[in-house]
Amino acid sequence: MKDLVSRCPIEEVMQVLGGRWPTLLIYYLKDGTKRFSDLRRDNPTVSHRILTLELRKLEQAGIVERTVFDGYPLRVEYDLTPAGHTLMPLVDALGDWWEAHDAARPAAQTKTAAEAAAVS
Amino acid sequence: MKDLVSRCPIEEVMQVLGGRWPTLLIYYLKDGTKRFSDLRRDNPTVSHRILTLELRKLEQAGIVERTVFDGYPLRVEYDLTPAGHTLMPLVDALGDWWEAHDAARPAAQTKTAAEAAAVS
DNA sequence: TGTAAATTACGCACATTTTTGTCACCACGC
DNA sequence: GCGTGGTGACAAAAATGTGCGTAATTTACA
Repeated sequence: MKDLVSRCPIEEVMQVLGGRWPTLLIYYLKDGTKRFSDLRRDNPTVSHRILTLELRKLEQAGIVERTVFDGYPLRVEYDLTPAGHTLMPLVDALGDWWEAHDAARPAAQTKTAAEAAAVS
Repeated sequence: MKDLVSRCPIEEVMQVLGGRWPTLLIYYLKDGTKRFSDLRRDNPTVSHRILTLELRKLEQAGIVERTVFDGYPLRVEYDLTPAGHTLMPLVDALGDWWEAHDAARPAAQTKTAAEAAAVS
């Protein structure tokens, strides 16, 4: 997903939210301020490099806010921005949609011409 | 995004909708039935292999329906399933959110401790 | 009192894994 | 030979992970 192929805003959101981590990080941040190491502990399967990269991406997108405190043991806090908070219900809705249709998910088999004809 | 890391439904939707093509394909299919070659023409930047792969993924997810017509010039049609149609507004909402916040997107700079303090 | 070690939040170089693309090929009928 | 809707082998590109180094300060331990 190096660059965009359309000017569609949806493609742009997906560029930020697509992938495994962004939505998960947003989820953890929903509960309130988290430090870098908190997020690492919440999700040990993400490498620190990717975590920083993803957080920067979300920061650039205006979804999370990064605050640096100088001082002895370096300290950086992450929070959802107001925009990030308005995004939450939309993402939740997607999750709910999935759950609803996952429960009702049937064979999902390709129809043959015969079956298609039988319907009409 | 080989496998899941949580049981979160959001991660699962993202596994299907994440990436560049799924949402675009859904967009084209929104207008009605499309054949494989229609979709190729709509979007020449996707390779045919990826197109088939993505379509299969969407089919498996119950978002698109594939119908094969036997006969002389091979013919396969793709449509959104009812579930796929209910998904559209959710995806649109994300796009709208992006546009709204893209317009209002400010510096998005990391705050320093001093700035953070100045706020309170 | 001295010193080694840990913590925190990274950045960098490199290695590996995953995804995506290329190209050739298939059968079918015209 | 063309177009249709694929599949499979392989290659390129992109994403992700690994391990080391950094700074300042605190703690552990003899």
